[in-house]
Amino acid sequence: MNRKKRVTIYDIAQKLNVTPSTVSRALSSGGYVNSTTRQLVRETAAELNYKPNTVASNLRMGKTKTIGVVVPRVNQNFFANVIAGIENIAYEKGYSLIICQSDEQHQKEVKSVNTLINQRVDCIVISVSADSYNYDHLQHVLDQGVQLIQFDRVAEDLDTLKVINDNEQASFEAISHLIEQGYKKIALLEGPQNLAIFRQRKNGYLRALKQYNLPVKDAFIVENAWTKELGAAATKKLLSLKNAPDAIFASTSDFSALGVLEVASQLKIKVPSQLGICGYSNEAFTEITSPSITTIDQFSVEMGKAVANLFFDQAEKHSITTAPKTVSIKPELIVRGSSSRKKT
Amino acid sequence: MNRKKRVTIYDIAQKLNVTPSTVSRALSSGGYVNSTTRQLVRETAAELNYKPNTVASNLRMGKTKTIGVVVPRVNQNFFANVIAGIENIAYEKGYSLIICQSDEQHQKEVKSVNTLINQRVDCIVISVSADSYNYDHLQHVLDQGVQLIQFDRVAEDLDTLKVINDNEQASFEAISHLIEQGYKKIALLEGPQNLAIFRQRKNGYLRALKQYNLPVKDAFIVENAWTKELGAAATKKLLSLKNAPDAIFASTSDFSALGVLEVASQLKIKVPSQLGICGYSNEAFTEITSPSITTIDQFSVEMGKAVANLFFDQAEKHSITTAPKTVSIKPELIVRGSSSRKKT
DNA sequence: TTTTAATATGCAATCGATTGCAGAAAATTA
DNA sequence: TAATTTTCTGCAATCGATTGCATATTAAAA
Repeated sequence: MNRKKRVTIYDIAQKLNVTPSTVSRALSSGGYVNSTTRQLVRETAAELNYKPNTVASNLRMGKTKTIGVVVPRVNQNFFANVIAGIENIAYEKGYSLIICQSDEQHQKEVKSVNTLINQRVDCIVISVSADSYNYDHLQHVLDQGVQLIQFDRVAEDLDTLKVINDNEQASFEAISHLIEQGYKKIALLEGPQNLAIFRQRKNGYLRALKQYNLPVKDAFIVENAWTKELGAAATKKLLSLKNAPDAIFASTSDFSALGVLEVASQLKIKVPSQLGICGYSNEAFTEITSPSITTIDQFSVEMGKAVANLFFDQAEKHSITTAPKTVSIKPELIVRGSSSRKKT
Repeated sequence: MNRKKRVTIYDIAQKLNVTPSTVSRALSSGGYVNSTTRQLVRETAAELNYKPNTVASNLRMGKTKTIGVVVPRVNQNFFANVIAGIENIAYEKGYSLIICQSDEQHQKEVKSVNTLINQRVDCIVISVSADSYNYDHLQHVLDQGVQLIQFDRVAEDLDTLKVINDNEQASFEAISHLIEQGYKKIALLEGPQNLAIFRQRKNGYLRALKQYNLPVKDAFIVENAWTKELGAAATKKLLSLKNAPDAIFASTSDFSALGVLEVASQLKIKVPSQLGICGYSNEAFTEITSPSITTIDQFSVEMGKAVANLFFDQAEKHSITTAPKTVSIKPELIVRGSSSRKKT
């Protein structure tokens, strides 16, 4: 049942006693075709249930109207939202999306990128995996003349289009907020420092402390507390210090912040009065914990749209001097219960 | 900078003074090629940075090693998980994924499906949108001889491969659980009845009531309470009845259940003692509300894997009599605080 | 050594749509 | 009516990889 051969423009041409060229022209918009012929071709195409073979067209045209997207995980809220944003714009423009997951593995990322190059996608959009140790594969993309757009987790040295959050500033504002709420001993749960975003968040933290003349304590900076479990473990350690922190900024994720909150509630430490908490990402659940968690919204869907728009702008401009451009989206601090000690 | 032409097997052939045929055979695994030649070709390919043009290959081979996926929303947890599951298996098999969103719009779904057909994907995986009013577009897929697999939200009448949850049974077990916890007046928040999954969930509800000899009250069945807001509104109405329910099964989603919980806490109605609540989907947040919400896990990632495996099984079998097969995954009731009145 | 089989490579067609060029037909202008 | 322009259609090449058939070379068997 599966092996019937599909209808082609040759079939239509034969039936109408014209050439495939004419059929092609009749079906596409441009070119000279007699309106009667065009009408006839269209009707016959519909009648025969003709489906244009995009593969053939792609080969001939040298483009695929396809964007390849590589993310660490498609089922991570942030990335799912970005993809949704890209899809929205791409759909309007008649573009398709090929999605790859790196699963945070450099190896898989490299393979995925190569597959996308081979598929001749018009653009590759990527947020690099956590264990990236080099960016040769991205350089390959550029060498092949394929448009490359990085977002969120970007390789900074690479001259490509980028869409990023201003992590440094967001982080700075979060810490400033905590300080203004009267917290003085603020700990940082930081992510893998090979990723720029986490370095930036750390920098924002440091800048805020400096600005407010607070000391930086090494013991208050915990590496790689990414998950709820790691966040919880880090919190236990931090709170057992003789001079324990009075606030924790989980710069890695809201999950980590949740771990902090759970440990606090286990230890009967009151949030926000005894301990302030701030997460990162504005996951849905941050709104419904008790207390609700202060966090930072990254406008993920908008980021996706920005990525897509960036691509289409470039594509439509045909600009020869395509200056590597960076679009920065300003995240927003969402103040909630977990850090609100002072009445407003 | 963008317009350099890519390296082809002709370039390699020319450089080595052989024909493209030989190059092709050297690069692919099968066929007779002198091992020295093969070696030479491979080296030259690497040296020239040759990237095989999948588009050309696809055209020639009549297949694309691509699976098209259409879901209502990619950034909805359940669907994101299913996609992640599909991707895992597909990646291992060397297949790519084209992802489309219907945004719950029939029109967009139809267009997406057609695009996928035109792209000549080897298989289309779909979970239909909420406002689907006919399935002609899916029939088209079958007519074109493209493998079609439906999951979760399926058009039952269509003879295709399907991967579904046993919604009826899950729903039945949820209600049975509530009854066993001593709840006697159980309300149902139901989803759009044009989708089979919601009809099944309702059926499970009805069967359980019948089995336990409880009356079915029309006033206890609320249509289309899908979101948190709608769930909250429905709850207000239900709880204001003179003979109000003592439990609410939000068969639509955990978000709806969350709405129920919030209204209950506003009205100072104690959960679970005065009101039992059960949601659907096992969203991450259900674990961290207080009380935590009893819900039903759908094993979404596994569903995705099941979908992919189903496809590859069929593809590898080359079976002529491909009997339409349905894989049913048994969801699991996760009992939590919101419905636990009795000590265990 | 001759015959047969296995291995290597080339030739040319194929997948299906697109398009530059050319000639024919129709419409417009002189 | 002749000259020019515009519209329509066909021819054939092209995009890049694959493969059946044919031929040449080498290895193995008789």
